[in-house]
Amino acid sequence: MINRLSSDFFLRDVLEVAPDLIGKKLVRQFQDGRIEKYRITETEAYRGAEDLACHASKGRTQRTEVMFGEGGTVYVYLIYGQYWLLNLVTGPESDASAVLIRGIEGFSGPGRVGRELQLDRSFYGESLITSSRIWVEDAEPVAEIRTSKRIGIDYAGEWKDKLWRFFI
DNA sequence: AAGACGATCCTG
DNA sequence: AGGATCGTCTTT
Repeated sequence: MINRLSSDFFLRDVLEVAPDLIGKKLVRQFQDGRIEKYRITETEAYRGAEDLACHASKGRTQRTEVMFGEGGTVYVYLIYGQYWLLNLVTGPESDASAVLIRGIEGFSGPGRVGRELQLDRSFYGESLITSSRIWVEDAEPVAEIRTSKRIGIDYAGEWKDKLWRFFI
């Protein structure tokens, strides 16, 4: 039975969505029609324009635009010239928050996730609600979710110490 | 038009 | 510890 998460799931505070995504199935249909379902094992919350670790804190630009829109879409960006990182936009319009998918079962690290899923710039703004190539399906909740500080954002002042990384 | 740098990963 | 590699944003 198909149980794709609907927009209600994403239209909540990123601090609720990020831990709730742990254990859910990230589904990808590749160009050859092959469908793979990956259990999400690690996420990070980036919470709006005030969060100095969130790209949206740099303002509304062509790059960050999608985060300012309604939740339920994909925000991808290229880092270090090589890795497409996958983020799921959350919250209502103008709440510029998103969840970074840092790990899926068998693939640890956001760069590896993007490589496995064969992401590219064409995924920018893709709807998780209607897309036929990427979406999220419900799954059994995970009993124990661990937290820690977010990775690689030491520049973010007081925001760097928030325990907004969630993992199994 | 040019320069700095990043929510990373791999190699040595 | 350092290099790869390029889009985005800032500064000229």
